[in-house]
Amino acid sequence: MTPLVQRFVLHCGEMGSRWGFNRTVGQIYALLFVADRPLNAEEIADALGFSRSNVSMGLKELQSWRLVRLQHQPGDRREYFSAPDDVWRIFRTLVEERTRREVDPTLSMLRDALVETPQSDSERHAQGRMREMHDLIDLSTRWMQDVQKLETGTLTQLMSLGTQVAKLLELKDRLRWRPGERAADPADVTPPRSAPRSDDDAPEASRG
Amino acid sequence: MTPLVQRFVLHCGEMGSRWGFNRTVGQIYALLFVADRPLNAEEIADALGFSRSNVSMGLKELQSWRLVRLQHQPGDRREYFSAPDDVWRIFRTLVEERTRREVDPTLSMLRDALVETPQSDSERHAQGRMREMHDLIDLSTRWMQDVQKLETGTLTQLMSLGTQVAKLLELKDRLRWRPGERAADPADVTPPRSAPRSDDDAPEASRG
DNA sequence: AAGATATTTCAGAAATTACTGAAATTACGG
DNA sequence: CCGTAATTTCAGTAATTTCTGAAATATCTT
Repeated sequence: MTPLVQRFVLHCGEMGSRWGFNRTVGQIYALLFVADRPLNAEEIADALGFSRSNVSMGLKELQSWRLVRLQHQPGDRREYFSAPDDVWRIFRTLVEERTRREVDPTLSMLRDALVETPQSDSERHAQGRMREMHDLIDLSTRWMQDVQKLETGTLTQLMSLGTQVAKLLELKDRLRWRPGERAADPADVTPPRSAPRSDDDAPEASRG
Repeated sequence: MTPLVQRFVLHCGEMGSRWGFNRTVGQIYALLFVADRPLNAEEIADALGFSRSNVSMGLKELQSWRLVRLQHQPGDRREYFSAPDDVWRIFRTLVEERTRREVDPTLSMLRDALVETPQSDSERHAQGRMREMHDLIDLSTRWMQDVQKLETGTLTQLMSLGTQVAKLLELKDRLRWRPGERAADPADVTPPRSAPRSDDDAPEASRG
């Protein structure tokens, strides 16, 4: 392993714990990610200095996250592992799995709490707070899942747009392309117009 | 602490570790979040059954995350802590701090790696992979920060829209509202139109 | 400034998590 | 079906993280 790859691998090991797995798993994935060919368990153990059994457990963990592909080489019965070529594929899988493992159980707990009858003023307040949290998580998770469904090209295009989407939103409100279909959000209403305008649509980013 | 609040607190304790802090910190924050008034350290220690010193360290951690507000009650020298009223404020702070603590160091490491001269074919390949990862993280983080700058009303409106933003994106391409200002993304171009249409813009969600 | 109360620090204990090597299991080739 | 190679399991150990109580420090009151 060259120093360049080594630094990458070590960093991913540290960061791994932030993403729900341990150092070993982080390092294994970093190695697979930069490798230019599939690797077998022994190669991984040698490169990282972990025991063979530790690598076995790490690979199992990565498989449960659907982050590695398992394949065989002709005339070799060992198992070879690789990370997907498409980084966006990896990103999507990570988001999906984290949602499944962390967000869904939380939403479920909150929903359970919200159907209970509060026994006091303070409990009523607590439940109100839980509802706020539930609504925030629910909305942002749905949105994330929705956005993830877009084609990678569309997604990067959307992201490059940044804050300018807000301008698109205003434009949409002014257009009111399907009158009566969607009630305007009381939080941010602009007076209805009958036709699109083009004189003051410049995004603030290109002004200031 | 009522059973309702207790279950919430315990769950947040478990999940806390996924968000970069430990069980104690998770539980403390859960308690502050649902409390209908600011609490002092002793009240927290009593409610959760932690030692006073453990609570002290937990509160310090939460302060370093800018997640709690410290205030005083008139005629009482103890320190009282509370979570912000606005859940979106909390969410934004969490994202900001996580970006600062996890994403920024990773981007920095990747940038360092990308300026090195590769010493072999495999190293060249590894560097290419790191560039892909860098670009993905860089783009999505910038976008996240951009979106976070929006007013809460605009943000929830945008999120409620879900996949329909893609439709807005197509609309924008057709409008080409500021010709020449931003080159179209080659990944997803639609032929330019001179005027917006309203007959087939219905979102798929309201059809099926 | 002394006394009282509140908060922080920190060394070590307790608990948790990660890792290893040996043994068991599985999969393959003849 | 036997022998061999690959993989997995798991009990025990190592390492890390969390938590506590005692001591130190800071802050307020009189």
